[in-house]
Amino acid sequence: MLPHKQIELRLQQAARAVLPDADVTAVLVRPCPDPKFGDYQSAAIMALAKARKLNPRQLAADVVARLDVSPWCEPVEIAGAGFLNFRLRPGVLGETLHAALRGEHLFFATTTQPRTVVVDFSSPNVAKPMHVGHIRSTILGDSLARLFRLLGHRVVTDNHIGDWGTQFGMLLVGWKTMLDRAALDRDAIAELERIYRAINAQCDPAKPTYNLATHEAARAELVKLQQGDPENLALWREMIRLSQIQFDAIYGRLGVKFDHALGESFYNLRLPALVAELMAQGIARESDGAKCVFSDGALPPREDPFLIQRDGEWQANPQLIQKRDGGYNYATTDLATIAHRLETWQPQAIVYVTDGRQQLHFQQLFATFRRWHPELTGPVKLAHVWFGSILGDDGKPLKTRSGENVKLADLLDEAEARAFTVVSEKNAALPEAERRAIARVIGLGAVKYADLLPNRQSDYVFNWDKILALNGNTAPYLQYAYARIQSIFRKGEIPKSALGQPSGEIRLATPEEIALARHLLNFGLVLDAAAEEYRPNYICTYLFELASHFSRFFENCPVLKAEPAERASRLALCDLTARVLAHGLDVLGIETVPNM
RNA sequence: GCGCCUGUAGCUCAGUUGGAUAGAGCAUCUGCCUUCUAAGCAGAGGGUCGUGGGUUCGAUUCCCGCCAGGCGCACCA
Repeated sequence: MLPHKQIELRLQQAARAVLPDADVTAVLVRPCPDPKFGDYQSAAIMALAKARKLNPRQLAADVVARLDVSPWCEPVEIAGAGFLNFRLRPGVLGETLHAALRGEHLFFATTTQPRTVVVDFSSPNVAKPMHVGHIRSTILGDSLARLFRLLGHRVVTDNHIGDWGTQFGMLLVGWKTMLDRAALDRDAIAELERIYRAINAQCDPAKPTYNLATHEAARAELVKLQQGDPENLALWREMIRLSQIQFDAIYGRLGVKFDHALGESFYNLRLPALVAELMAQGIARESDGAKCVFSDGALPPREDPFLIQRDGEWQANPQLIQKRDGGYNYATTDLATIAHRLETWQPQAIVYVTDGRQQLHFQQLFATFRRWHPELTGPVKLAHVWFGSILGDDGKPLKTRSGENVKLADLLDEAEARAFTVVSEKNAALPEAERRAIARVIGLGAVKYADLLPNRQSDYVFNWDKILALNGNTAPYLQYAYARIQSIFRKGEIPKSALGQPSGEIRLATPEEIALARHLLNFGLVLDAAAEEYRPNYICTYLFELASHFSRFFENCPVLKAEPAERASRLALCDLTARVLAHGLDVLGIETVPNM
């Protein structure tokens, strides 16, 4: 067990000994913000004292009196208003690194309570190009899935593709009246997008291009499709097939894999019974011809997602599950989707990665489902992991259905092209094929990292230079640190087999070595925090700091020219840093290269 | 109108149970490649954490008011 976990465990035991009824799960040990205070600290005693109106320093003294962490730490210091400062004994750091080198851990522990987690992300629409609006869900969702897997959970990824709905009425009209076959053969998605836009413009009563006849035709084609008309079904399947080719290409480039891709249409057959059940149970009722879920009054109005305040009064804010015309909408499909996932995979959590504008929808969705199936949802955590809007340089949101969006494929092309320019400048001697291969990893890494680095709830300002930057706090900086380590191993002709079998103890002498080693130990803390809050940006920050520590070490501590014992220790530090960098980047879906 | 979110350095943003001197990247300026990859390192300047109160030993963090901006509020998803 890692030193900070040992300390935390002992501290919790000591706190419980002093305050038997205290909830000690919040008694945590953190790395010190400043090394001068020590290696780890806890501010938890002050919080406990606060809650009980005790003197924090006295409580700290009482806890410390019951605390024995002598195998790992120097005597514990009580500082300030009641901080506990822990300083690792000489040798503990080196011993911990040694254990990692032997393969006992990589500074993190897999969970003792594995859970099944369904991760729902990406969810592109059929017949539309994937664009920047899909990047966050795809990259964030993939990263979370990788993170849960690394920590030992069973993960089921499911791509809830938009393959059903009113847009197909318009697409069918477009296909039948204005399809350009040659254009379809050249670029199917572009042609589908063209006909969709053209027809859509005629179906929006707010637009001057509105055409009542086209609008009615679209409605009629949709009804035919929903009723199983063979021709429309065949065309619909063809559109899905053409779209899937595009999805596969993008996901292939991004290295994103799904265990399942059960689109909206997969749930069609369940919907009538679902609505009937909700009606029969009194959860839903008819309103203005539509069927809706209303508040059951179980929650206070402020917390009730089915109520809204208008003009000082609480009014109904229902969730629609069947339209007046008999059609279903995404609330209905999403309810069926939860039911299917619970039946099929028995997960302990379902995580939805979508933008923040859907918060109300998910609040209603989860609330409705819990009313529908209270027996199923007790142990299941339904989580909406939302992220901010994508903004243009003008600060306004990029609209999905108007104006030109940056296509994801073009973005990835541009990223690789820019990276190729830089790789060629830095390393002109390499054969072009190798430079291309490196540029692919660097370019895609830069895009993913730029997307994962900000707090997900911040709005995302789309800016080519920022997303494709290769300097500063970017993936290339981390990949560069990794490549420099591999370069040391190459220059020193250190075989891989020699790295895993350390001889002698690990000695840490210089400030740069110690800082690097200390930081390595925090990997698991960061992984746990990122998983707990669904925030891979914690991992980005950690890895950037790790690479920074390594860069300082690299500048100040020669490895290959060091004396034998020192050289062995430094090689070990290099090896462990490389392993943590590679693992951390892999969680972010970012590859490494041995040379760049 | 109601709800959610945002406001931190010139710009873009971090900031882990409230905690110790508020951080990073970019940009600007100054140094460092005959030594393991300079996509780097060292250093400098740059802040009323939107604003006014409150709680606290202690508030960027929690609570309330206000200002500014974004998003959402039943037959799109």
